[in-house]
Amino acid sequence: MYRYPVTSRILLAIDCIIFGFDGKDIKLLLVKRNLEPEMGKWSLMGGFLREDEDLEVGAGRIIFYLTGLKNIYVEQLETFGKVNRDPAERTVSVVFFALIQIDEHDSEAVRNHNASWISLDQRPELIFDHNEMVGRAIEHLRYKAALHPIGFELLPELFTIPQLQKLYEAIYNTPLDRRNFSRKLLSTGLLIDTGSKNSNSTTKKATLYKLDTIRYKEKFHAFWNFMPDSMKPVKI
Amino acid sequence: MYRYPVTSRILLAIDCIIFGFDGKDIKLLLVKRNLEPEMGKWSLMGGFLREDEDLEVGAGRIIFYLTGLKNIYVEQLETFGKVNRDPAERTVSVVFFALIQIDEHDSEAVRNHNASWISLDQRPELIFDHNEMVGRAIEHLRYKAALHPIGFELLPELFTIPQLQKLYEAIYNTPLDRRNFSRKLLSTGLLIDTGSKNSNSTTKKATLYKLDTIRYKEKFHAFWNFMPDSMKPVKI
DNA sequence: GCAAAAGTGTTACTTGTACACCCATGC
DNA sequence: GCATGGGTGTACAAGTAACACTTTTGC
Repeated sequence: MYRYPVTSRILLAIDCIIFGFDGKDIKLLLVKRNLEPEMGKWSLMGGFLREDEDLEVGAGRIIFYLTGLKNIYVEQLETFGKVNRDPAERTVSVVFFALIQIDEHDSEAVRNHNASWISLDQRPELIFDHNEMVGRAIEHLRYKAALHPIGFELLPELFTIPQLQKLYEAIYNTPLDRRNFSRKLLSTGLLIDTGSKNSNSTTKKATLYKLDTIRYKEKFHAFWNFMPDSMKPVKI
Repeated sequence: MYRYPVTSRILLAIDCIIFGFDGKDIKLLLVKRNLEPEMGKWSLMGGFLREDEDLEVGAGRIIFYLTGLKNIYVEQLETFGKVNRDPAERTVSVVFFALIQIDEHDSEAVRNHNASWISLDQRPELIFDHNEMVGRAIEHLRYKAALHPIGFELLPELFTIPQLQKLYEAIYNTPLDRRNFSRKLLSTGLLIDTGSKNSNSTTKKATLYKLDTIRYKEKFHAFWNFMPDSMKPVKI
């Protein structure tokens, strides 16, 4: 078979930014790196692309390996390829962005990989250009969550409106008006009232909703505007 | 120096989607491929990433080579990496998205590369997954132009409001109301009235504006909403 | 003077924002 | 019975959408 007459072939990495939400803070799944260079330092979970796998398959493999989860929300974020981004050798990294329901992950797998869930505002310095990757991912989360109903991916199947509000408040780091939030949300027609109530509350129990998955697909691209003006992304 | 113990290193390509606007239609700069496989077929302009260059530098090099232009609007779009996307050998392609002022390109360079400006609705079948890349780029153009003032990148330095309107009508393939368009546009405060008039018109001459580049940078992320509801992106 | 395109203003409607009171629950 | 959080309605402001007439120009 024909092969291109080009000498330089490059190592292709995949790094995954995995967001979760614990009901209070947005968290990031970070690992202590187990290979040289920079062994022992904090980094994103990553790996090398295999010869026989598509990019998304590689990302799925890495996420499954770390969390035990399949069929979660994953999208490609951006590819980082500065010449010296990795001191060992030229490596180009395709970064993926994943949202998971934090209580469904396999905590043993996470522990075995030296990984931890860390709040965004407490995240340590990361290796290479991983800090930049995380910055872009947070920006993307804010941007996307303002326009599309992706917040649900971070919550359990049954959730309450106050839970969802806390999620958006965490994403934009700003308080939102309860009444307006609730009204706007219900007006999307994406929520189904399950009739039951949240039992683990010490005060008035909130109504549990689930996502109307059919309408969800139809309305995925209907633009929202939950993003407060002051929080609109600032950098390209 | 340490080198990762991984055997497979992969060929990294860069493909560029270059949009222009001729006052009537959105056009794409396409080339007749001059290497095997698929020599002679239409494709995006591309090349291979060099060992000593960053991704954006590579994209800039390729665009400059084809158009003679530097300092244009370029952003990374997405990376395509299906295992068999290139029949010659495994190649992962980072796709860039560029907007240029069509009358400023070096038409001799374009001719020398067997390239042509082709209207979106007349574009031929492209090789590999390039059709998919173009689809994503059109979607991205619509998405982005609805939220950020990127349309200016496709127009000459001095432009009229009717010109800009025709551009948006071409992007969304839908008519817009002149009065509302003009009012909304002027209310952004991004336009400076140059005082002069468009001379090459056979009827009433329109006012020439230029972009307020300082406010442009400040307001780049102020969200617009020029996108008509019916035109909101439909696929992920 | 007429055809073709540019410029401009008002009104109705829709959507967003601000804000306060009552209800359910556990202690 | 009280503190905590959940649920709801209304009035005002802002933004969007619809629509018609006048002006400039080249022929």
